[in-house]
Amino acid sequence: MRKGPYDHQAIEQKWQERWDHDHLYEVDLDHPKKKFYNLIMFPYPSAAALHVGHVYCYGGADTYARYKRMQGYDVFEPMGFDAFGIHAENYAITIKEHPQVVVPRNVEHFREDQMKKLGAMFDWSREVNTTDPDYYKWTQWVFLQMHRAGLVERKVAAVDWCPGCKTVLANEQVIDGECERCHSQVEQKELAQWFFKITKYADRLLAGLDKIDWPERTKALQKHWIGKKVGIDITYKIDGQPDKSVVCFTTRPETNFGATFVVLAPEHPFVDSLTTPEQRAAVGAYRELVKKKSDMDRTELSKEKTGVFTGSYCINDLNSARMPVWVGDFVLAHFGSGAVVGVPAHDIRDFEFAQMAGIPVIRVLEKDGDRSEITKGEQVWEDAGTVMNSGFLDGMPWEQAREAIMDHIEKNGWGTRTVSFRLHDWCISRQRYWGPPIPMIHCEKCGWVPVPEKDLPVLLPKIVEYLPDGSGRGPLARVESFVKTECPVCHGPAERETDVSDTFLDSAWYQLRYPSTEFGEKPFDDERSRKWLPVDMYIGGIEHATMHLIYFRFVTMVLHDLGYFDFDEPSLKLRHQGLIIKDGAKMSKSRGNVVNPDEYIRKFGADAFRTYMLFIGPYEDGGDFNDRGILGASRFFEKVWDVLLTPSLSAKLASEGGLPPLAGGPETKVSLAKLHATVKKVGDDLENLHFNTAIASLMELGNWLKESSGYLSPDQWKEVCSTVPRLLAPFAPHLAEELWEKLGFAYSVHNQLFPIYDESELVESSFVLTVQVNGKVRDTFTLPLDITQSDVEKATLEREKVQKWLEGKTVKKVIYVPRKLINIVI
RNA sequence: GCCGAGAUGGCGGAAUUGGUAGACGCGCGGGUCUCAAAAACCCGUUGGAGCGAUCCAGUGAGGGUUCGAUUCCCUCUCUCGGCACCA
Repeated sequence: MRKGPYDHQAIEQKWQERWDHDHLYEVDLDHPKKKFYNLIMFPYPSAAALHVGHVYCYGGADTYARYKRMQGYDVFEPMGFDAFGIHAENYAITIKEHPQVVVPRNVEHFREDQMKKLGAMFDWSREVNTTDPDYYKWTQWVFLQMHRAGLVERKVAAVDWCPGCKTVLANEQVIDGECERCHSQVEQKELAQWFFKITKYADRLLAGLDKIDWPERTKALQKHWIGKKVGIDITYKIDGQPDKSVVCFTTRPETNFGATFVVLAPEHPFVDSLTTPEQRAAVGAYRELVKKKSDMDRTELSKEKTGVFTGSYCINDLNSARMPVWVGDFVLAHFGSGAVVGVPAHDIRDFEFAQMAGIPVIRVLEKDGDRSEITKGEQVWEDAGTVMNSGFLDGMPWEQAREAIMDHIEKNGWGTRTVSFRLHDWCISRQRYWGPPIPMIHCEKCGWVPVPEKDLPVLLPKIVEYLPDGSGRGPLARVESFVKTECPVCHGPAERETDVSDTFLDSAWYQLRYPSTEFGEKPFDDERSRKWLPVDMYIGGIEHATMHLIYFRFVTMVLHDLGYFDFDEPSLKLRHQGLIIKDGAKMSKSRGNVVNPDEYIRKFGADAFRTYMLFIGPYEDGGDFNDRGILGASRFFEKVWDVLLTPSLSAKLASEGGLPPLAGGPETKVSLAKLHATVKKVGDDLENLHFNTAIASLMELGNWLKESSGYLSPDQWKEVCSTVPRLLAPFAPHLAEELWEKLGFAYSVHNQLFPIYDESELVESSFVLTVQVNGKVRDTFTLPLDITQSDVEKATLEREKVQKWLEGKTVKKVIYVPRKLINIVI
């Protein structure tokens, strides 16, 4: 057998073609014995090429999937393209081409020139592309299901408007007051939009977190994002106008005897009716000012409290206190009831507002016996205490008082216990071109009517002028042939909705489509979904924690509730790859430090590149990309190649008698404990995505093999030759396949089971004892395994190095950890 | 401000239930080969002292528990991520 040089280019091309030809990675979806659905977040073609972050994500996910396959699972690892959306469209605009041209070209490049070169187990026969009418037909169908479930609402609301992208954004797409895509300052705009009532699922989204194996920090992000607050809505009647009242949501009703004012959000619907004629001008001016504020640079906005008195007062039924009603922009219209009752003694914001407005401060909680007047912001503490100055609540600990007063308020009909969420409804309208048209039709007579399912898809027309014009309506509004249609109900003339849906809707259900791509007449086949869903492992970036990963769960829950399947969480297990940075900074086009993997893959091979990336650090932490390190992986593979394929050793494999031990070699047989320990370590690490330590132990095995291979018996050598390629297979699929073939085993290594280790082989015949004196290491020496404790102590005390330390001292105590350590305390 | 994660050689990072800190790799130093260089291979590589055996110090800082602490507890500093006037 000729070894030949390790020519990664030839090897990788050879096996990629072979695997493709043999459909090696296409599983039988109808007859899985042990299914494993390994889902990887699909890319969006918003740049000319994939970068190393993608390779990192896919490399790790694929290595894990390959391990699962070698455990006997039928692993389904599909891939696709999230090709609709603002990100892809903005890219097309930047390079001054049409998305209809750019997107297919990028997808082709991603798939053919980049992803297929990675040597991943992607099943390309089930590729999904969200811009394909056969796909977005069903995205529109999902919209109709939402409508059917009563979760679609059209409302005119102040929404986040990006002047750069000339469209509305979801709350999740606004980062620090900027558009997450183009970083323009987001403005407030009053527009009629389509919303999904995700807030109705807030409790479900929270509760579901307890039953899925997702990272705790991801769950914490979602919990915080959903922001459940339990409290009470208290109604305060307006003084002198018994028919009018204001509802304030509070989580701290036990402090309500200390309430001295009420503040409405500037957008609160009652502002006009509560403003007295004398205050009208001031309130009007203030509201104008607030409107402009959102257009101003956010960083210049001071957190100083501002506000204007409406002239009205309301009554606190608890103590008949007369409280001025103000308008202030620190109160948010979309949280709670859009109005706040101010207790300045026990809330820092209320305190600041009271100081600004000259409103009195009444202390109602004592802390550690302190009942003094509150005169400074630092004294406003919001944690536990005992109630004072509050009538029947006096002397109660705050927890008890909270329940008592809520009972009291409810009994008297002054309020109702309630729950508020930070989560907003999901605004899915986009005034853009590159997305699935929202399947709604407006008829003068019938109002808004959904497009009948049989008429799907509502095709996105191919138009040349696709740029948004900022009119508040999308580019489709300019296409008369698209807009003009017939009402599905009365068949009179009607107009189509011209907005397209948010990209996050495209990706909120894609996991359902992959196993059913060949079914043109339905979004997913019941039998296939039953066999393959939910997803067993989902891998992707944590940046989607409060966006895609919430919508993904929400849409699954709704379809479940409509009876389409019996699971209500899309993915049982989720893990995130860490962020790959370059020179300590996040990779970005603007920094110019984006690393394209193609060059490295050509030079070092996909095997070495994948392995290097996974070796950088813990997979879930990511790390700094440093191209010098690739050499390490490359040298490792060269070494393995040489050791396993050295002709003399191969000859040894063939000759039954084997070669005599090399000169100077030990008489006794070399133990394969290292091999078995590596099998155990690599398997355990792969299961936990600890790729870096798995690779380190493989490298150790390589070093050991290089030193010891000359001492192995033919049987041991056979075991090594059949084990090592299988250990390498998840990390370096091409190299492993080539070694497997060259060593004379039958195709394919990727149909083999992962090696099994023998517990008894792990045990060496001797162990190294660490000797400590007063906890400091002073000596180490080797002892036989079956030695008794008293013999260990005796042997230890005889050691010269130990005696030196014990000289003239009394041994107080001896601690022995079997087969590990002995500590002599003097 | 609140929530979450973290801090270990020149660098990336290892270290089962507390039990030899620095595995593995990069880089660096020395050597072999070469007319020479690169590559490859071999040896060394936490800091300090010593020719050396060896000794001392050492896992962000300070304290504590323990025979023994990177690991557990308390206090503090800094870094990163998320949220941010959310009542």
